[in-house]
Amino acid sequence: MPELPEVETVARSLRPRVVGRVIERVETSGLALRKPVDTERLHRACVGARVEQVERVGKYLVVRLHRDSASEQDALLVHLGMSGQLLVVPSSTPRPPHTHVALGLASSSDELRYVDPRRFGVFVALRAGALSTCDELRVLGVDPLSGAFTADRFHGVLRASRRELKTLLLDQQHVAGLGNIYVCEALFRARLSPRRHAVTVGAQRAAALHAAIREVLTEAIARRGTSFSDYVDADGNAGENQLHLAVYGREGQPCRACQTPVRRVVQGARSSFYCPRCQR
DNA sequence: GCATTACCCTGAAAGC
DNA sequence: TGCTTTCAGGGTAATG
Repeated sequence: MPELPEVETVARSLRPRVVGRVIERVETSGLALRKPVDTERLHRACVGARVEQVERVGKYLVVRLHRDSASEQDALLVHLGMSGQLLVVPSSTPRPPHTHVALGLASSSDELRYVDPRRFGVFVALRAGALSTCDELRVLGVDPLSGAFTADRFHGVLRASRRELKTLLLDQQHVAGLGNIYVCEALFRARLSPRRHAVTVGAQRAAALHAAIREVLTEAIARRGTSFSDYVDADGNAGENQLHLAVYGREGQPCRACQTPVRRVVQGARSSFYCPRCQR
């Protein structure tokens, strides 16, 4: 389940493989993802365009395209959903099932593939100038690894909400990029219960949570993400952060700090894992 | 504003 | 063993 560290790892592994390359061919499965894949629009945006940059915005990837003859440039907006993969592989490699988009890269035999069994992802082309106002990106909150994500600002977000910490932090409109795994891990590190109401968190604990969020994300990126089932980077390599999780997916197992069994509760139809003794 | 629920989808795991 | 059911989850929309 790709969250910020996984998407960042995909972006980093993608750059050396695709930046500067020209797209010469587009093929699609015809199946809809979270949004319909507009084959004709993709074709117009991609064929003949050069990949200029790969960026991450929250859990989204933005692939900026460049065409010398164009007055307005295009971009690809990609969300990996639950099970999406972006892979650069030789075109001769058999395409796995659920390959929804394949972009053939010129001057090599490689292609960039978007594979997504559960089809919760997004793969659309749009004008680069429309990125900041498109439905997906305009609602996103601050990136937790950016300089704009300060402890003060974060405390302000918490103070302004009566929601439970877990559901608030999963809401991309406040902090963009956190998902189930890293919210659970950050809350454990800050010793805060996922059920704690945000407004009740004082400045000191807010600062601790702010630091914990940045730490768990930074460490996970260094470990190239958390691979439970589907996630791999653009080279097909799994991450290893799953070996270092403190609470996520560890229901019933002893807390690494106090040995109390890790508890699972459901909040907003998502599992929360926490230590009932360490986290208050 | 917020919580809850349903939906999209498939594969893995559990249950029988 | 093999079939059926349940569950997982990111984002969105509808409802209360």
